[in-house]
Amino acid sequence: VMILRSRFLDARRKRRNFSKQATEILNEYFYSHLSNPYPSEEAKEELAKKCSITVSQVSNWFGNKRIRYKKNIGKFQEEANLYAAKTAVTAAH
Amino acid sequence: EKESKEEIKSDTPTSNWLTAKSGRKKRCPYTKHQTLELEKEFLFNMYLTRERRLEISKSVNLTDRQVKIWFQNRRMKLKKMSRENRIRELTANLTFS
DNA sequence: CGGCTATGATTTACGACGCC
DNA sequence: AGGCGTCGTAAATCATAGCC
Repeated sequence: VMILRSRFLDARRKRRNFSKQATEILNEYFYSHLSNPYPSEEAKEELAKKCSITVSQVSNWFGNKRIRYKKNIGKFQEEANLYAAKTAVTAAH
Repeated sequence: EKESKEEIKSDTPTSNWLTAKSGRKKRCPYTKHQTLELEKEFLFNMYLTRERRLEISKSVNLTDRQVKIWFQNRRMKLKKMSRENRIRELTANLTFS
């Protein structure tokens, strides 16, 4: 137990990339709100829960995403189309 | 039918939120010495009087506006740290007992 | 195994708004 | 009015995870 505990606590200090599905959820929100990608506090909490990350991490992710997206829209075009298509399918009932 | 509240207009691909804030001073990382002095003062007191702020700003060669803002940011950082520490304690106990 | 770059986090600097 | 408070953010920068 102590070993598990220390492993869990150590994991806090080493940055890990977010899981594939967490990134998926964040990107879905970002590209489906592209005209105003600023989630409310409540939306952030919901995203955090779905992604199993903290609200601060959700804020960091959106901050980084907004800046990096607008710095080079072209680079994200493919990704944008992909998520646009995905949410279109989802929206179809 | 469906809901058409949050529309993704094809007219403005991406408009206003990328409006760059112009005229802003470029971020300039502080030296180790500056940061150290500011941290020492913060340890002594989280809020500065105007006089103290003037002294500090002179000693670390920053404007008093920069010192004011540094303390504001530092307080926000502390707040964020305590918020996250509390959550960690609770989470750790529940998970492993 | 490096080197690089993508990615998450942290650091300056403000604008918007609040309260004396 | 005026100054300093918080809150949320932009943008630059830092640190390093992870991929070739």
